[in-house]
Amino acid sequence: MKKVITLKHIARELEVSISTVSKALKNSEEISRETKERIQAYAKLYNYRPNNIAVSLKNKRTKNIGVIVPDIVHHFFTTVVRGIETYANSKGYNVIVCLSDESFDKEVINMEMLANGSIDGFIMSLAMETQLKNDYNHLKEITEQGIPLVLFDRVTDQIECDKVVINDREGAYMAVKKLVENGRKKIALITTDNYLSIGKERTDGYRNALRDCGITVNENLILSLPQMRMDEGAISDFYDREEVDAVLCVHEIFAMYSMRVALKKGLKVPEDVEFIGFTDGILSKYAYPSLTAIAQHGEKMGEIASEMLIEKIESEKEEETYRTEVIQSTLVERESTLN
Amino acid sequence: MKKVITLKHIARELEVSISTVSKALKNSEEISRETKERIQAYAKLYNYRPNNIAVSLKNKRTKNIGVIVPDIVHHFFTTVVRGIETYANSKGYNVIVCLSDESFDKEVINMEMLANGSIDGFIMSLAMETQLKNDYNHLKEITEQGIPLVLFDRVTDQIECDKVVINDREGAYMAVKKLVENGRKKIALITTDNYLSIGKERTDGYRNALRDCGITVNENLILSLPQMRMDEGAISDFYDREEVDAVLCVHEIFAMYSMRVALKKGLKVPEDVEFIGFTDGILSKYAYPSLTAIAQHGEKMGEIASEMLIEKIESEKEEETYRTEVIQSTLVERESTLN
DNA sequence: TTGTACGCGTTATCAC
DNA sequence: GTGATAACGCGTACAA
Repeated sequence: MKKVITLKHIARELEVSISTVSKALKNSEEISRETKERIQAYAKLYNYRPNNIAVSLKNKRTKNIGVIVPDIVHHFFTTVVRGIETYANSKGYNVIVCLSDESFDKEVINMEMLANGSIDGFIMSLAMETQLKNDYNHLKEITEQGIPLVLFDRVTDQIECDKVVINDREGAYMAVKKLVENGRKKIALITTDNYLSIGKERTDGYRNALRDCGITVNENLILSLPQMRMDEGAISDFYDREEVDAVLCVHEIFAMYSMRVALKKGLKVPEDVEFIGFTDGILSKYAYPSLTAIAQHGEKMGEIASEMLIEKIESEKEEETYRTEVIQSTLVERESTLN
Repeated sequence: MKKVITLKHIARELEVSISTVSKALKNSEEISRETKERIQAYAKLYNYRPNNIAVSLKNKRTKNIGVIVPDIVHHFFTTVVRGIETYANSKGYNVIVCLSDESFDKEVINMEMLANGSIDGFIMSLAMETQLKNDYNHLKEITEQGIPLVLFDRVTDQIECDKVVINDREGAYMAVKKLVENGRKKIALITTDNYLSIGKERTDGYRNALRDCGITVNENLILSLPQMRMDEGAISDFYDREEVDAVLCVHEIFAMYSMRVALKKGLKVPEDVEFIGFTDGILSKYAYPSLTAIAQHGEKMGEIASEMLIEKIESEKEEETYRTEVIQSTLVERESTLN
């Protein structure tokens, strides 16, 4: 068992003082060449590395950033985390990931665990429960303590901080526009009530696009399903009830289900019905037929969030100016739409 | 801006010594009730929380565990991380996630970043490059320093430490057995050379199952594709060349591709060809037809790894006994196979 | 019952 | 050139 070596050990062994060792290892001019060489050689031999914790305590900088997301198995969040990680790492920061599991309490606990010195700043996306409760005191506390915070995707107006969001309305708008251009008239929207602000944005985009194309919005063509359970029955009934030639879904799982039901009914995709889904994830890419999707660019989002945060962390000045960065979503065309 | 309060502040404000404050906040018997109450009230009022870094430095315990995985966008790793996180969190540990991106250098750098005091132990799955290089000195260094390490999934014999692996051979065996039971005779295996030990295990299972069922292994029915690029052409040619009534794929993306090609050729799934894929991820679940899959139980794996690690961290005794936990894979039957 | 002193590992300032 | 000292924030053995 190799012992971990500290400045103190080196000092004792080489019969010099701790501060001499410290300086020598930093190549300080104050120390004579021979002492430096002696010390550096010894340090190298025993593989000396400064203790991060001690350094953190000293400069009140941990070089860690805390990331709190509702769920990591969700592809979108995964890509964001990846983006955060990549950028942060390139700047010498580590990423501590905590999951709120959509729970308010877990979110609060995780924040508190990390806020007491473990991290230099937070990047987070709000838990659903937090949004429903509309209680942001834990965030307020953090920002009041001067800990930098960047919110992404699921954000709130009630907290002043840097934010990164996606232009969801625009995404839905583009998608519907595309469908109309393809000659579709009876365009359905499959959404969920639970989706909070995001669901609303997407629905708005859908409505606006139809309106701008001179198509009256038919409320019967908007199907709102409960978030969690997918039942094919509801979708099947919907198709039986309404005549539909295109479907926009607020996420790819809905899109997969609605496409499957259509295929089962013997409809051809994209000839009879076209499909577009939000969130360009694994499913959209590998499904058959593959899904045209509105890409959220999670990785880019993560990088930007990371960049904003680290900039705030490293800027000495306490400017109280916050930005909101808007990522443009893009349409990735695949087999489920024409052309 | 609310200042962060320390023991020192409280002591100064209340005109007592720092240690009195420290003891009072721990409800020590030594301190009189009134002083305790005074101090506790003050601490509560100003929302005092001990500084994690200082505590870490003191007890040489960070309550952080380092996780290094090749990729987080890969569904399997994501589920493992989730399992790790859940268990670790329940024990008061935070999880620092680093991505090696399949690169040896990144793996080494990340380990070194974390090893100098930032974490109490590691959980990791080897980068592909590391496996190819067959260089495990960084792991050796860690274990020699007495830092607990748990390897999962992509492990190596060359390092003595706790491990969690999946019984891949058994998984492939079960899958093939199932196909044979369904009356299939010409069972193909679509695999990849890059998959190292894991690919080998799966191939072995495939071979053994066939042999045990009295079917001679036809080497022409084993298609080995390059890891990264999927080209439908190769699979299509394969189908044209060989007659096949069932396919086992070493991961779900291959399964999706090979199923898509079959469907395009007008084959019926599962009537004409059955499909089984490794890794029970999002794709298998939501595809149409949905894929029968060999579940890897990533989340459980993560939990076990986490449990093993924390046990090692918290056990005082330095026993040098290491376990290898084997997770049994299970077959999740869906639409791509009969019954 | 309260306070002093020291140590965790590092760094920075100041004295010799 | 080198070393002693203090400080980061906390906890604890020991002294008062």
